[in-house]
Amino acid sequence: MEQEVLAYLNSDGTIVDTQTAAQSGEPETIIPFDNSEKALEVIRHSTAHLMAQAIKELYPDAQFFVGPVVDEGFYYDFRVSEKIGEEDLKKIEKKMKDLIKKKYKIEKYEISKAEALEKFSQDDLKLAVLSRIPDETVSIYKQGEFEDLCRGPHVPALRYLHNFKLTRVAGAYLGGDENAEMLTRIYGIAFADKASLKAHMLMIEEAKKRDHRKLGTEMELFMFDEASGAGLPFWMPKGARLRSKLEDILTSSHRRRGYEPVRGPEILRADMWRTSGHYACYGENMYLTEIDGQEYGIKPMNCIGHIQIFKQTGKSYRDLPLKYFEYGVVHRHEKSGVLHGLLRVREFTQDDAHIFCTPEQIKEVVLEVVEFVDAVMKKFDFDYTMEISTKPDKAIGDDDVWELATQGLKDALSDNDLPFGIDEGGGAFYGPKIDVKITDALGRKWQCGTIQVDFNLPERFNVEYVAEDNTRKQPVMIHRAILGSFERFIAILTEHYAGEFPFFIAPTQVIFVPISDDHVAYAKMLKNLLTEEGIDSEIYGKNDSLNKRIRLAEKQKVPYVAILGDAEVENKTVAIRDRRAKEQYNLTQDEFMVKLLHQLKEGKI
RNA sequence: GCUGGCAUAGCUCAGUUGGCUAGAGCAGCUGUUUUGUAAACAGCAGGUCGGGGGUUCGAGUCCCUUUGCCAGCUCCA
Repeated sequence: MEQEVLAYLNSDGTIVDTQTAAQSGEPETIIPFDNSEKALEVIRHSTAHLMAQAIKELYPDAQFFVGPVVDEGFYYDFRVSEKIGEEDLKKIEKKMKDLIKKKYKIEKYEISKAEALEKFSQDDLKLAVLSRIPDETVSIYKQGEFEDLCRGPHVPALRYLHNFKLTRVAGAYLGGDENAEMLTRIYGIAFADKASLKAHMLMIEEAKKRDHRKLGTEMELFMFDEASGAGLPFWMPKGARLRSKLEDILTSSHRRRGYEPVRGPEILRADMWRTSGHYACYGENMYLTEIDGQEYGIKPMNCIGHIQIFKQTGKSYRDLPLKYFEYGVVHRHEKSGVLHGLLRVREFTQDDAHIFCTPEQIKEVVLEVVEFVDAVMKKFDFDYTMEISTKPDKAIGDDDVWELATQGLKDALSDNDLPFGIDEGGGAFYGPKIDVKITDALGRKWQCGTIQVDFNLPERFNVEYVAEDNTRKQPVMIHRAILGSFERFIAILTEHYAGEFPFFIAPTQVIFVPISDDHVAYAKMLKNLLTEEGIDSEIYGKNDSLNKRIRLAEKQKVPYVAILGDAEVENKTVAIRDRRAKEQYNLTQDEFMVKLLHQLKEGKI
């Protein structure tokens, strides 16, 4: 069967649509009508136009801004006088289907920029688009009565656009500027065939099932309380069990790597935040209060506390690198609209550390932290990428110091063949950083760990150590977090494992189901044994049928359900339902304990 | 913060165009049953319909306001 030509591909990788090819000649490579990356790009772009056409028919006063293809489909930004809600999407979809039935071809013609300015003189949004185009000639695409300024590429005709779905409607600032007018944005997705669209929608449904907010409520891990305030998480017993296991594992791994635990106060005088630069550069995110007529700030970061502790006693070059760590509770005023389950909250705990070292030690220290990050990521089967962020607009310190610090980070990664991207202007106000971004099961990226090089705060706080030549020198500070925050990390863990946590952090690790009351005593004895070893278990001995209790136990997503009846009591064994292996088997009590203790040790990092 | 939407029992949801005492399943509690691998049976209890104000003879339902949540924008661990 001959493939349908959707568009063509130039040797330089650019897409040439059939309309353009008709004018300038056909490149050799064709893009067939399928779900390849290039084909989808064209299909989705044209679907965005089709949507615009439908919107224009339904809302004649609509004016359109831009309608690009993005990772998750496409969108179009536009202005209308009417309010558009989710239920209107159906109406627009229907109109789009109607338009396809009219069998419009998509035609292209070119006009000069001057003609375009004249043509769209009544449309300030299109004029805004035009102002961003440097070319002297612009192209117009036309389907039926609908015309749009566009550089393409597009499919040849509307009949290629059957398989789409409008997914959501939202506001979006014109040009992404927070201070600009807000337009209406509608997102959609499109594929070459129906099955792929269906599969995509199914994938979205699956993703919703592992949403940590849903699982967190179902599994009673954490909660939020409307009356208590937005963005302030409460850890329920099961969530707190999980979290404390994670904390314990991580505490050991820090101690093993030579970190010293410290702890600073939750609140410090505002003058400290003025000295550090937080007041000027981070003040919008800080909670301030007054005590006895003096201004105080609740800490949004832990660095100041650690600096004071460092300064309290004299330090020698022999002490460096010196690593202080703290599970630091921080408060940050996040805008109300960005709060999102445990992924964005206003109070959270960082697995924070500050490493004081000499400039010469930067590279080795950074590498050691990178190794630490890698060990933790591997333990939880996470894929991750690294990104170096450079000096932001709001920053303290001289450019050459920034350059030095940034180069230090780059060298550390480059010299060890560790790949990284660059985020220009994304650094912290006191120094550049390496961000560690976890790719979750759904391909989304989350910033978690971070490694920041800071020459500025040591200078501002006059931090010193005595060097080998008996002079006083200023150390460099490396700010770093591995998980980032327990809140965000646990949210990602929950979604990554769909609630089925590995044994060494599972909130409940074993559920015992005694078959009848006669077996409860044996269950209690085993539970005590496990408690002694720091393993959490529960006994499902309620007055329910055996089948029901097994069902309830299984729904808890625990690693092991152990059934105990006459045979088990008599032979000192347990009948296991193993969640990970998805099988059932019998073990002696001793084998059971050995197996669990072994799996507990798997948590060592 | 902005745009649009949502808010009914611990959880998931019903509740006609405003009209009797707001319903169901699961979870909870009580009892009967004592179970061998994913829902035994019966009963009980549970709600200021997010909060406040208003319109109306009458509001879960309409209006205003406020809090929280959801989707995105902008920002970030």
